[in-house]
Amino acid sequence: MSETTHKQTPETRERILDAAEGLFMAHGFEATSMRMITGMAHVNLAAVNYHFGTKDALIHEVFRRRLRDLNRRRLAALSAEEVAAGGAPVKPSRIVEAFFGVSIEMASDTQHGGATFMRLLGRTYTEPNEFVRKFLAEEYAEVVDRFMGALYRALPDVPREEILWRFHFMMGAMSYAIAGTDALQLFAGEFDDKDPARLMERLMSFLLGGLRAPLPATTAQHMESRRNAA
Amino acid sequence: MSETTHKQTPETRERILDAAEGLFMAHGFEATSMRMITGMAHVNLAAVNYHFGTKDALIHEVFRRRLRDLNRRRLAALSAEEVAAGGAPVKPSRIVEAFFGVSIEMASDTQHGGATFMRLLGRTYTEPNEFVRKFLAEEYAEVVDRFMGALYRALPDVPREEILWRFHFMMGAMSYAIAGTDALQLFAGEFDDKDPARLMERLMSFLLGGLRAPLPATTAQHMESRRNAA
DNA sequence: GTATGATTCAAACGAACGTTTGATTCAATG
DNA sequence: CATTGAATCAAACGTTCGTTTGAATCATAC
Repeated sequence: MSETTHKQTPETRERILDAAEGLFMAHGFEATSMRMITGMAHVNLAAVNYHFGTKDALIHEVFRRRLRDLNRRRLAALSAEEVAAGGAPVKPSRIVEAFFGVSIEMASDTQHGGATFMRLLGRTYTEPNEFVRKFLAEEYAEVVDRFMGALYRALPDVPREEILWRFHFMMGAMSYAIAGTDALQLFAGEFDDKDPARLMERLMSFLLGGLRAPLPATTAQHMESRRNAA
Repeated sequence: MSETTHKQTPETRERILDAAEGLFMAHGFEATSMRMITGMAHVNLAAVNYHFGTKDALIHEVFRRRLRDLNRRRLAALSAEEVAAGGAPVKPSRIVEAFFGVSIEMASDTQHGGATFMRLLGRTYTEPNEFVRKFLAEEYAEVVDRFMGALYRALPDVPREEILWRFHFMMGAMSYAIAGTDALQLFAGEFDDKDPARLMERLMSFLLGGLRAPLPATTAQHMESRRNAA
Protein backbone atom coordinates (compact mmCIF):
# COMPACT_ATOMS: atom_id res chain seq x y z
CA MET A 1 0.00 0.00 0.00
CA SER A 2 1.30 3.41 -0.85
CA GLU A 3 -0.22 5.60 1.84
CA THR A 4 -1.92 5.41 5.22
CA THR A 5 -2.03 1.59 4.93
CA HIS A 6 -5.80 1.80 4.51
CA LYS A 7 -7.51 -0.10 7.31
CA GLN A 8 -7.54 1.81 10.54
CA THR A 9 -11.28 1.36 10.69
CA PRO A 10 -12.35 3.92 13.25
CA GLU A 11 -10.90 6.70 11.16
CA THR A 12 -13.07 6.01 8.14
CA ARG A 13 -16.31 6.64 10.01
CA GLU A 14 -14.99 9.91 11.42
CA ARG A 15 -13.73 11.11 8.09
CA ILE A 16 -17.11 10.44 6.52
CA LEU A 17 -18.93 12.25 9.32
CA ASP A 18 -16.63 15.26 9.13
CA ALA A 19 -16.93 15.51 5.36
CA ALA A 20 -20.71 15.09 5.47
CA GLU A 21 -21.05 17.72 8.19
CA GLY A 22 -19.18 20.31 6.18
CA LEU A 23 -20.94 19.52 2.92
CA PHE A 24 -24.39 19.47 4.49
CA MET A 25 -23.66 22.87 5.95
CA ALA A 26 -22.44 24.28 2.65
CA HIS A 27 -25.00 22.77 0.28
CA GLY A 28 -27.85 21.23 2.28
CA PHE A 29 -28.82 17.59 2.58
CA GLU A 30 -30.38 16.94 -0.80
CA ALA A 31 -27.77 18.81 -2.77
CA THR A 32 -24.98 16.83 -1.12
CA SER A 33 -24.49 13.52 -2.92
CA MET A 34 -22.87 10.36 -1.61
CA ARG A 35 -20.19 10.81 -4.22
CA MET A 36 -19.37 14.29 -2.93
CA ILE A 37 -19.10 12.98 0.62
CA THR A 38 -16.97 9.94 -0.15
CA GLY A 39 -14.86 12.00 -2.50
CA MET A 40 -14.05 14.60 0.13
CA ALA A 41 -13.47 11.93 2.78
CA HIS A 42 -11.18 9.97 0.42
CA VAL A 43 -13.09 6.74 0.97
CA ASN A 44 -14.85 4.38 -1.36
CA LEU A 45 -18.37 5.20 -2.50
CA ALA A 46 -19.79 2.12 -0.79
CA ALA A 47 -18.24 3.04 2.55
CA VAL A 48 -21.18 5.17 3.66
CA ASN A 49 -23.69 2.41 3.10
CA TYR A 50 -21.39 -0.11 4.71
CA HIS A 51 -20.83 1.93 7.87
CA PHE A 52 -24.16 3.71 8.23
CA GLY A 53 -26.65 1.82 6.07
CA THR A 54 -28.35 4.67 4.25
CA LYS A 55 -27.85 8.37 3.60
CA ASP A 56 -30.62 9.22 6.04
CA ALA A 57 -28.90 7.21 8.76
CA LEU A 58 -25.72 9.13 8.03
CA ILE A 59 -27.55 12.43 8.45
CA HIS A 60 -28.95 11.16 11.71
CA GLU A 61 -25.51 10.20 12.97
CA VAL A 62 -23.99 13.54 11.96
CA PHE A 63 -26.41 15.21 14.34
CA ARG A 64 -26.43 12.61 17.08
CA ARG A 65 -22.65 12.74 17.40
CA ARG A 66 -22.59 16.45 18.33
CA LEU A 67 -26.06 16.95 19.76
CA ARG A 68 -25.50 14.47 22.55
CA ASP A 69 -22.59 16.48 23.89
CA LEU A 70 -24.23 19.85 23.26
CA ASN A 71 -27.36 19.02 25.22
CA ARG A 72 -25.45 17.29 27.99
CA ARG A 73 -23.53 20.52 28.52
CA ARG A 74 -26.72 22.54 28.45
CA LEU A 75 -28.27 20.38 31.15
CA ALA A 76 -25.11 20.57 33.22
CA ALA A 77 -25.09 24.36 32.96
CA LEU A 78 -28.71 24.54 34.09
CA SER A 79 -28.09 22.13 36.95
CA ALA A 80 -25.19 24.27 38.12
CA GLU A 81 -27.44 27.32 38.17
CA GLU A 82 -30.11 25.45 40.09
CA VAL A 83 -27.60 24.33 42.68
CA ALA A 84 -26.28 27.87 43.00
CA ALA A 85 -29.82 29.17 43.46
CA GLY A 86 -30.34 26.68 46.29
CA GLY A 87 -34.01 25.87 45.93
CA ALA A 88 -35.08 29.31 44.76
CA PRO A 89 -36.09 29.78 41.12
CA VAL A 90 -33.16 30.50 38.83
CA LYS A 91 -33.17 34.00 37.37
CA PRO A 92 -34.49 34.03 33.78
CA SER A 93 -31.33 35.66 32.51
CA ARG A 94 -29.23 32.85 33.97
CA ILE A 95 -31.46 30.24 32.36
CA VAL A 96 -31.14 31.90 28.98
CA GLU A 97 -27.41 32.22 29.43
CA ALA A 98 -27.12 28.55 30.29
CA PHE A 99 -28.90 27.51 27.12
CA PHE A 100 -27.54 29.94 24.58
CA GLY A 101 -24.14 30.34 26.18
CA VAL A 102 -23.36 26.70 25.51
CA SER A 103 -24.57 27.15 21.94
CA ILE A 104 -22.26 30.04 21.25
CA GLU A 105 -19.44 28.32 23.09
CA MET A 106 -19.71 25.39 20.72
CA ALA A 107 -20.13 27.71 17.75
CA SER A 108 -16.83 29.32 18.71
CA ASP A 109 -14.94 26.04 18.58
CA THR A 110 -13.42 26.19 15.14
CA GLN A 111 -10.88 23.50 15.99
CA HIS A 112 -13.15 20.46 16.29
CA GLY A 113 -15.84 21.37 13.80
CA GLY A 114 -18.20 22.76 16.42
CA ALA A 115 -18.66 25.97 14.46
CA THR A 116 -19.53 24.07 11.30
CA PHE A 117 -22.02 21.94 13.13
CA MET A 118 -23.76 24.84 14.85
CA ARG A 119 -24.28 26.59 11.56
CA LEU A 120 -25.70 23.38 10.16
CA LEU A 121 -27.91 22.98 13.21
CA GLY A 122 -29.17 26.54 12.98
CA ARG A 123 -30.59 26.10 9.54
CA THR A 124 -31.89 22.64 10.33
CA TYR A 125 -34.46 23.85 12.87
CA THR A 126 -36.49 25.03 9.92
CA GLU A 127 -35.68 22.05 7.73
CA PRO A 128 -38.66 20.88 5.69
CA ASN A 129 -37.51 17.27 5.75
CA GLU A 130 -39.85 15.41 8.07
CA PHE A 131 -37.54 12.74 9.38
CA VAL A 132 -34.80 15.25 10.21
CA ARG A 133 -37.18 17.26 12.36
CA LYS A 134 -38.42 14.06 13.97
CA PHE A 135 -35.17 12.97 15.51
CA LEU A 136 -34.23 16.56 16.28
CA ALA A 137 -37.34 16.74 18.44
CA GLU A 138 -36.37 13.46 20.11
CA GLU A 139 -32.87 14.63 20.90
CA TYR A 140 -34.23 17.87 22.35
CA ALA A 141 -37.07 16.42 24.40
CA GLU A 142 -35.29 16.31 27.74
CA VAL A 143 -33.58 19.68 27.34
CA VAL A 144 -36.85 21.37 26.44
CA ASP A 145 -38.55 19.86 29.47
CA ARG A 146 -35.88 21.04 31.87
CA PHE A 147 -35.42 24.54 30.50
CA MET A 148 -39.09 25.27 30.02
CA GLY A 149 -39.80 24.03 33.51
CA ALA A 150 -37.11 26.32 34.89
CA LEU A 151 -38.53 29.30 33.01
CA TYR A 152 -42.08 28.56 34.16
CA ARG A 153 -40.84 28.49 37.74
CA ALA A 154 -38.84 31.68 37.28
CA LEU A 155 -41.76 33.54 35.69
CA PRO A 156 -44.90 32.18 37.34
CA ASP A 157 -46.96 35.23 36.39
CA VAL A 158 -46.15 35.16 32.70
CA PRO A 159 -48.43 32.97 30.55
CA ARG A 160 -46.59 29.84 29.42
CA GLU A 161 -47.56 30.48 25.85
CA GLU A 162 -45.80 33.81 26.03
CA ILE A 163 -42.66 32.19 27.37
CA LEU A 164 -42.73 29.59 24.64
CA TRP A 165 -42.99 32.22 21.95
CA ARG A 166 -40.18 34.30 23.37
CA PHE A 167 -37.95 31.30 23.62
CA HIS A 168 -38.85 30.55 20.04
CA PHE A 169 -37.90 34.08 19.00
CA MET A 170 -34.60 33.71 20.83
CA MET A 171 -33.88 30.51 18.96
CA GLY A 172 -34.41 32.36 15.72
CA ALA A 173 -32.09 35.19 16.68
CA MET A 174 -29.43 32.73 17.77
CA SER A 175 -29.70 30.69 14.58
CA TYR A 176 -29.16 33.76 12.48
CA ALA A 177 -26.35 34.89 14.75
CA ILE A 178 -24.52 31.62 14.26
CA ALA A 179 -25.42 31.08 10.63
CA GLY A 180 -23.67 34.41 10.68
CA THR A 181 -22.33 36.28 7.77
CA ASP A 182 -24.15 34.20 5.20
CA ALA A 183 -27.44 35.93 5.75
CA LEU A 184 -25.81 39.13 6.93
CA GLN A 185 -24.15 39.64 3.60
CA LEU A 186 -27.64 40.06 2.33
CA PHE A 187 -27.63 43.37 4.14
CA ALA A 188 -24.03 44.45 3.98
CA GLY A 189 -21.55 43.34 1.37
CA GLU A 190 -18.45 43.96 3.43
CA PHE A 191 -18.71 42.43 6.86
CA ASP A 192 -16.16 40.37 8.66
CA ASP A 193 -16.39 40.80 12.42
CA LYS A 194 -16.08 37.18 13.43
CA ASP A 195 -14.86 37.55 17.02
CA PRO A 196 -17.07 34.98 18.80
CA ALA A 197 -16.64 36.61 22.21
CA ARG A 198 -18.13 39.86 20.96
CA LEU A 199 -20.85 37.98 19.11
CA MET A 200 -21.81 36.29 22.38
CA GLU A 201 -22.01 39.68 24.08
CA ARG A 202 -24.06 41.16 21.31
CA LEU A 203 -26.48 38.28 21.14
CA MET A 204 -26.94 38.06 24.91
CA SER A 205 -27.75 41.74 25.21
CA PHE A 206 -30.33 41.39 22.49
CA LEU A 207 -31.88 38.19 23.85
CA LEU A 208 -32.20 39.48 27.40
CA GLY A 209 -33.61 42.75 26.13
CA GLY A 210 -36.26 40.81 24.25
CA LEU A 211 -36.96 38.49 27.15
CA ARG A 212 -37.46 41.38 29.57
CA ALA A 213 -39.56 43.46 27.20
CA PRO A 214 -43.00 44.48 28.48
CA LEU A 215 -45.69 41.97 27.61
CA PRO A 216 -47.88 42.83 24.63
CA ALA A 217 -51.04 44.74 25.47
CA THR A 218 -53.46 41.92 24.72
CA THR A 219 -51.59 39.45 26.91
CA ALA A 220 -51.35 42.00 29.70
CA GLN A 221 -55.11 42.57 29.46
CA HIS A 222 -55.79 38.86 29.71
CA MET A 223 -53.67 38.66 32.84
CA GLU A 224 -55.38 41.72 34.30
CA SER A 225 -58.87 40.30 33.82
CA ARG A 226 -57.72 37.00 35.26
CA ARG A 227 -56.31 38.77 38.29
CA ASN A 228 -59.52 40.72 38.84
CA ALA A 229 -61.58 37.56 38.60
CA ALA A 230 -59.53 35.90 41.30
CA MET B 1 -62.72 19.01 -24.63
CA SER B 2 -64.22 17.68 -21.48
CA GLU B 3 -63.28 20.32 -18.95
CA THR B 4 -61.98 23.86 -18.72
CA THR B 5 -61.33 23.90 -22.47
CA HIS B 6 -57.58 23.95 -21.81
CA LYS B 7 -56.03 27.12 -23.22
CA GLN B 8 -56.56 30.14 -21.02
CA THR B 9 -52.84 30.81 -21.05
CA PRO B 10 -52.40 33.25 -18.20
CA GLU B 11 -53.89 30.78 -15.77
CA THR B 12 -51.32 28.08 -16.44
CA ARG B 13 -48.43 30.25 -15.29
CA GLU B 14 -50.22 31.23 -12.10
CA ARG B 15 -51.23 27.68 -11.30
CA ILE B 16 -47.62 26.56 -11.68
CA LEU B 17 -46.34 29.38 -9.47
CA ASP B 18 -48.91 28.70 -6.77
CA ALA B 19 -48.21 24.97 -6.76
CA ALA B 20 -44.45 25.51 -6.72
CA GLU B 21 -44.71 28.03 -3.90
CA GLY B 22 -46.60 25.62 -1.68
CA LEU B 23 -44.42 22.63 -2.49
CA PHE B 24 -41.18 24.58 -2.02
CA MET B 25 -42.43 25.64 1.36
CA ALA B 26 -43.41 22.13 2.37
CA HIS B 27 -40.44 20.19 1.00
CA GLY B 28 -37.69 22.60 -0.05
CA PHE B 29 -36.39 23.31 -3.52
CA GLU B 30 -34.39 20.18 -4.23
CA ALA B 31 -36.93 17.79 -2.81
CA THR B 32 -39.66 19.30 -4.97
CA SER B 33 -39.61 17.74 -8.43
CA MET B 34 -41.01 19.12 -11.65
CA ARG B 35 -43.43 16.20 -11.69
CA MET B 36 -44.75 17.12 -8.25
CA ILE B 37 -45.26 20.72 -9.35
CA THR B 38 -46.95 20.00 -12.66
CA GLY B 39 -49.00 17.26 -11.03
CA MET B 40 -50.37 19.57 -8.36
CA ALA B 41 -50.95 22.36 -10.88
CA HIS B 42 -52.72 19.94 -13.25
CA VAL B 43 -50.58 20.95 -16.19
CA ASN B 44 -48.31 19.01 -18.50
CA LEU B 45 -44.78 18.21 -17.33
CA ALA B 46 -43.25 20.29 -20.11
CA ALA B 47 -45.26 23.37 -19.17
CA VAL B 48 -42.72 24.60 -16.63
CA ASN B 49 -39.86 24.53 -19.11
CA TYR B 50 -42.07 26.11 -21.76
CA HIS B 51 -43.21 29.01 -19.58
CA PHE B 52 -40.15 29.57 -17.39
CA GLY B 53 -37.23 27.85 -19.14
CA THR B 54 -35.66 26.00 -16.24
CA LYS B 55 -36.47 24.98 -12.69
CA ASP B 56 -34.10 27.63 -11.35
CA ALA B 57 -35.89 30.30 -13.35
CA LEU B 58 -39.16 29.08 -11.86
CA ILE B 59 -37.75 29.42 -8.34
CA HIS B 60 -36.61 32.91 -9.21
CA GLU B 61 -40.06 33.88 -10.46
CA VAL B 62 -41.80 32.43 -7.41
CA PHE B 63 -39.85 34.91 -5.30
CA ARG B 64 -39.91 37.86 -7.66
CA ARG B 65 -43.67 37.75 -7.95
CA ARG B 66 -44.23 38.34 -4.22
CA LEU B 67 -41.03 40.11 -3.22
CA ARG B 68 -41.65 43.01 -5.53
CA ASP B 69 -44.88 43.88 -3.77
CA LEU B 70 -43.54 43.12 -0.29
CA ASN B 71 -40.59 45.47 -0.60
CA ARG B 72 -42.62 48.16 -2.31
CA ARG B 73 -44.91 48.21 0.70
CA ARG B 74 -41.95 48.31 3.05
CA LEU B 75 -40.51 51.33 1.29
CA ALA B 76 -43.90 53.04 1.27
CA ALA B 77 -44.27 52.45 5.01
CA LEU B 78 -40.85 53.94 5.70
CA SER B 79 -41.54 56.91 3.45
CA ALA B 80 -44.76 57.58 5.33
CA GLU B 81 -42.87 57.59 8.60
CA GLU B 82 -40.25 59.95 7.20
CA VAL B 83 -42.92 62.33 6.00
CA ALA B 84 -44.64 62.21 9.38
CA ALA B 85 -41.33 62.95 11.11
CA GLY B 86 -40.89 66.02 8.93
CA GLY B 87 -37.14 66.11 8.47
CA ALA B 88 -36.28 64.78 11.94
CA PRO B 89 -34.94 61.22 12.23
CA VAL B 90 -37.65 58.59 12.45
CA LYS B 91 -37.83 56.83 15.81
CA PRO B 92 -36.12 53.43 15.72
CA SER B 93 -39.25 51.68 16.87
CA ARG B 94 -41.20 53.15 13.96
CA ILE B 95 -38.54 52.01 11.51
CA VAL B 96 -38.65 48.49 12.86
CA GLU B 97 -42.42 48.51 12.80
CA ALA B 98 -42.41 49.65 9.19
CA PHE B 99 -40.17 46.79 8.12
CA PHE B 100 -41.47 43.90 10.19
CA GLY B 101 -45.05 45.09 10.32
CA VAL B 102 -45.37 44.67 6.59
CA SER B 103 -43.83 41.21 6.89
CA ILE B 104 -46.34 40.04 9.43
CA GLU B 105 -49.13 41.70 7.54
CA MET B 106 -48.28 39.65 4.49
CA ALA B 107 -47.77 36.55 6.61
CA SER B 108 -51.32 37.01 7.90
CA ASP B 109 -52.82 37.00 4.43
CA THR B 110 -53.95 33.41 4.14
CA GLN B 111 -56.27 34.22 1.24
CA HIS B 112 -53.75 35.00 -1.48
CA GLY B 113 -50.90 32.75 -0.46
CA GLY B 114 -49.02 35.47 1.40
CA ALA B 115 -48.66 33.29 4.48
CA THR B 116 -47.25 30.42 2.47
CA PHE B 117 -44.77 32.67 0.78
CA MET B 118 -43.56 34.33 3.97
CA ARG B 119 -42.84 30.96 5.53
CA LEU B 120 -40.95 30.00 2.41
CA LEU B 121 -39.08 33.29 2.48
CA GLY B 122 -38.16 32.91 6.14
CA ARG B 123 -36.33 29.69 5.61
CA THR B 124 -34.78 30.89 2.39
CA TYR B 125 -32.68 33.60 4.07
CA THR B 126 -30.42 30.80 5.27
CA GLU B 127 -30.68 28.79 2.07
CA PRO B 128 -27.38 27.16 1.12
CA ASN B 129 -28.14 27.40 -2.59
CA GLU B 130 -25.89 30.11 -3.98
CA PHE B 131 -28.02 31.40 -6.80
CA VAL B 132 -31.09 31.72 -4.59
CA ARG B 133 -29.20 33.93 -2.16
CA LYS B 134 -27.83 35.93 -5.05
CA PHE B 135 -31.09 37.20 -6.42
CA LEU B 136 -32.50 37.57 -2.91
CA ALA B 137 -29.70 40.03 -2.22
CA GLU B 138 -30.51 41.85 -5.45
CA GLU B 139 -34.18 42.16 -4.65
CA TYR B 140 -33.35 43.47 -1.18
CA ALA B 141 -30.63 45.93 -2.12
CA GLU B 142 -32.78 49.07 -2.19
CA VAL B 143 -34.77 48.18 0.92
CA VAL B 144 -31.60 47.52 2.89
CA ASP B 145 -30.13 50.82 1.82
CA ARG B 146 -33.17 52.80 2.87
CA PHE B 147 -33.82 51.09 6.20
CA MET B 148 -30.20 50.95 7.30
CA GLY B 149 -29.79 54.59 6.40
CA ALA B 150 -32.83 55.47 8.47
CA LEU B 151 -31.53 53.49 11.44
CA TYR B 152 -28.09 55.09 11.20
CA ARG B 153 -29.72 58.49 11.25
CA ALA B 154 -31.98 57.55 14.16
CA LEU B 155 -29.10 56.13 16.21
CA PRO B 156 -26.07 58.25 15.34
CA ASP B 157 -24.22 57.24 18.53
CA VAL B 158 -24.59 53.50 18.09
CA PRO B 159 -21.85 51.81 16.02
CA ARG B 160 -23.20 50.78 12.64
CA GLU B 161 -21.90 47.27 13.11
CA GLU B 162 -24.01 46.96 16.22
CA ILE B 163 -27.10 48.11 14.37
CA LEU B 164 -26.43 45.64 11.59
CA TRP B 165 -26.17 42.77 14.03
CA ARG B 166 -29.32 43.71 15.88
CA PHE B 167 -31.24 43.96 12.65
CA HIS B 168 -29.84 40.57 11.75
CA PHE B 169 -31.06 39.14 15.05
CA MET B 170 -34.47 40.64 14.45
CA MET B 171 -34.63 38.99 11.05
CA GLY B 172 -33.94 35.66 12.73
CA ALA B 173 -36.64 36.13 15.33
CA MET B 174 -39.13 37.13 12.65
CA SER B 175 -38.28 34.18 10.44
CA TYR B 176 -38.91 31.78 13.27
CA ALA B 177 -42.04 33.63 14.23
CA ILE B 178 -43.44 33.24 10.75
CA ALA B 179 -42.09 29.77 10.03
CA GLY B 180 -44.15 29.36 13.14
CA THR B 181 -45.40 26.19 14.59
CA ASP B 182 -43.05 24.03 12.56
CA ALA B 183 -40.06 24.78 14.70
CA LEU B 184 -42.15 25.49 17.76
CA GLN B 185 -43.46 21.96 17.82
CA LEU B 186 -39.91 21.03 18.53
CA PHE B 187 -40.45 22.56 21.95
CA ALA B 188 -44.09 21.93 22.60
CA GLY B 189 -46.13 19.18 21.04
CA GLU B 190 -49.51 20.79 21.44
CA PHE B 191 -49.49 24.35 20.19
CA ASP B 192 -52.02 26.04 18.02
CA ASP B 193 -52.26 29.75 18.74
CA LYS B 194 -52.29 31.07 15.21
CA ASP B 195 -53.92 34.45 15.71
CA PRO B 196 -51.69 36.68 13.55
CA ALA B 197 -52.66 39.88 15.37
CA ARG B 198 -51.39 38.51 18.66
CA LEU B 199 -48.29 37.15 16.97
CA MET B 200 -47.57 40.63 15.65
CA GLU B 201 -47.91 42.03 19.16
CA ARG B 202 -45.72 39.37 20.66
CA LEU B 203 -43.00 39.70 18.08
CA MET B 204 -42.94 43.50 18.19
CA SER B 205 -42.58 43.57 21.96
CA PHE B 206 -39.69 41.17 21.70
CA LEU B 207 -37.98 42.95 18.81
CA LEU B 208 -38.20 46.39 20.38
CA GLY B 209 -37.00 44.99 23.69
CA GLY B 210 -33.96 43.59 21.94
CA LEU B 211 -33.37 46.74 19.93
CA ARG B 212 -33.46 48.93 23.03
CA ALA B 213 -31.33 46.61 25.15
CA PRO B 214 -28.19 48.19 26.66
CA LEU B 215 -25.17 47.83 24.42
CA PRO B 216 -22.75 45.02 25.30
CA ALA B 217 -19.92 46.03 27.63
CA THR B 218 -17.17 45.79 25.03
CA THR B 219 -19.02 47.98 22.55
CA ALA B 220 -19.83 50.51 25.27
CA GLN B 221 -16.17 50.63 26.25
CA HIS B 222 -15.14 51.28 22.66
CA MET B 223 -17.58 54.15 22.47
CA GLU B 224 -16.40 55.52 25.80
CA SER B 225 -12.75 55.54 24.78
CA ARG B 226 -13.70 57.16 21.50
CA ARG B 227 -15.64 59.85 23.30
CA ASN B 228 -12.74 60.57 25.64
CA ALA B 229 -10.34 60.81 22.74
CA ALA B 230 -12.47 63.43 21.05
C1' DG C 1 -61.71 27.93 -44.13
C1' DT C 2 -57.12 28.12 -44.16
C1' DA C 3 -52.71 29.81 -42.47
C1' DT C 4 -50.14 31.12 -38.28
C1' DG C 5 -48.24 31.36 -33.88
C1' DA C 6 -48.88 30.03 -29.19
C1' DT C 7 -49.72 26.39 -26.13
C1' DT C 8 -50.38 21.57 -24.64
C1' DC C 9 -49.36 16.82 -24.94
C1' DA C 10 -47.16 11.97 -24.63
C1' DA C 11 -42.86 10.17 -24.97
C1' DA C 12 -38.27 9.92 -24.65
C1' DC C 13 -33.40 11.71 -23.52
C1' DG C 14 -28.95 11.42 -20.97
C1' DA C 15 -27.24 12.34 -16.45
C1' DA C 16 -27.03 11.80 -11.68
C1' DC C 17 -28.81 9.75 -7.77
C1' DG C 18 -28.71 6.12 -3.59
C1' DT C 19 -27.85 1.52 -3.12
C1' DT C 20 -26.22 -3.35 -3.96
C1' DT C 21 -23.09 -6.84 -5.43
C1' DG C 22 -19.19 -9.99 -5.38
C1' DA C 23 -14.49 -10.13 -5.49
C1' DT C 24 -10.37 -8.56 -2.99
C1' DT C 25 -7.52 -7.07 0.79
C1' DC C 26 -6.61 -6.35 5.46
C1' DA C 27 -5.66 -7.65 10.65
C1' DA C 28 -6.23 -10.95 13.95
C1' DT C 29 -6.90 -15.89 15.78
C1' DG C 30 -5.88 -20.68 16.31
C1' DC D 1 0.34 -20.78 7.72
C1' DA D 2 -4.44 -21.46 7.01
C1' DT D 3 -8.88 -19.46 8.43
C1' DT D 4 -12.07 -16.10 9.50
C1' DG D 5 -14.69 -11.85 9.74
C1' DA D 6 -14.36 -7.07 8.89
C1' DA D 7 -13.36 -3.51 5.64
C1' DT D 8 -12.42 -1.74 1.00
C1' DC D 9 -12.83 -1.74 -3.83
C1' DA D 10 -14.57 -1.28 -8.86
C1' DA D 11 -18.56 -1.96 -11.18
C1' DA D 12 -23.11 -2.15 -11.92
C1' DC D 13 -28.13 -1.88 -10.48
C1' DG D 14 -32.76 0.32 -11.10
C1' DT D 15 -34.93 4.77 -10.30
C1' DT D 16 -35.70 9.44 -10.60
C1' DC D 17 -34.32 13.72 -12.03
C1' DG D 18 -34.61 18.12 -15.30
C1' DT D 19 -34.97 18.84 -19.90
C1' DT D 20 -35.98 18.21 -24.94
C1' DT D 21 -38.55 16.74 -28.87
C1' DG D 22 -42.05 16.69 -32.44
C1' DA D 23 -46.66 16.04 -33.16
C1' DA D 24 -51.39 17.57 -31.81
C1' DT D 25 -54.54 21.21 -30.48
C1' DC D 26 -56.04 25.60 -29.61
C1' DA D 27 -57.25 30.86 -30.67
C1' DT D 28 -56.84 34.26 -33.90
C1' DA D 29 -56.30 36.86 -38.34
C1' DC D 30 -56.75 37.01 -43.10
